[in-house]
Amino acid sequence: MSIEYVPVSEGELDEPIELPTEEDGALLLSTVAAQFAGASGLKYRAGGGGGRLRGLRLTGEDAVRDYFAAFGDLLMVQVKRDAKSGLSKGFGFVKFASYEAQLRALGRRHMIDGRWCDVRIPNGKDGGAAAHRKVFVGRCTEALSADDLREYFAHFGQVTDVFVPRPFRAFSFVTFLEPEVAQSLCGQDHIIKGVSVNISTASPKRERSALPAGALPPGSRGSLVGWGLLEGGRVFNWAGDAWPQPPQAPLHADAKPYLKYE
DNA sequence: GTTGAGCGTT
Repeated sequence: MSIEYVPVSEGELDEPIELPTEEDGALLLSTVAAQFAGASGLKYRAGGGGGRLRGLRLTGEDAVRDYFAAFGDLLMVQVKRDAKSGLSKGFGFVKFASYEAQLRALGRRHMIDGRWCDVRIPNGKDGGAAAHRKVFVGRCTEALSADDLREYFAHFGQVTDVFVPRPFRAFSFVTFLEPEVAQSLCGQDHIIKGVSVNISTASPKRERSALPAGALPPGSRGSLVGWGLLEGGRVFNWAGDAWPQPPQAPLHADAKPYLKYE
């Protein structure tokens, strides 16, 4: 497919402007908005002439913004696209104004524009601190599904991700929102659906063997991280640079540390 | 069969 031009006008009687499509034939809303400031969609007459007005489905930023607005105010929405084709890379970033809104959206599946999306906290530039929020669950059996693990570990704190290798391997990863939750579970044995599993710190695949005992994995400082995977192997990321932090209790001399779990 | 897989500039 090649670049084509689509006549677009503000009103039906106005003089149309021809707007270029992308290589794949898509007409980006950003292209429309460049000519029609504030445009949020398109409609056209079905059947060319006197048919009914049809709306075009929102895609990209607009679909994402539309969807997540239900969870709370949005500060930023980005859908990442290939620079040449303008095609969505299948992931993007969203930042909520409030930590509560972020909590509502995290760790569950979302159907956006006909696709299942996962929402997770992205890795930061520093490589992120996901390792602190993630535990390695050893001695898993095939009887333990990702849902089983999620349901079980949700008792200890908000679970933002569960990874179960396929084909089967006798371990899984569970990521929590709060690093303290993950840390508190490490070293414990738990029985899930009759299966005795062992929980320990999650270490990066490579560095593990080189690490001295008790050492922190490399790149595990800084902000909290995560990411999401769409069905069909596409990723959909979520949350922005400095994602909202949990509210901290004011620190007085006699104040207890702020902990949401336990 | 106890350490996956993979992300943002324009």
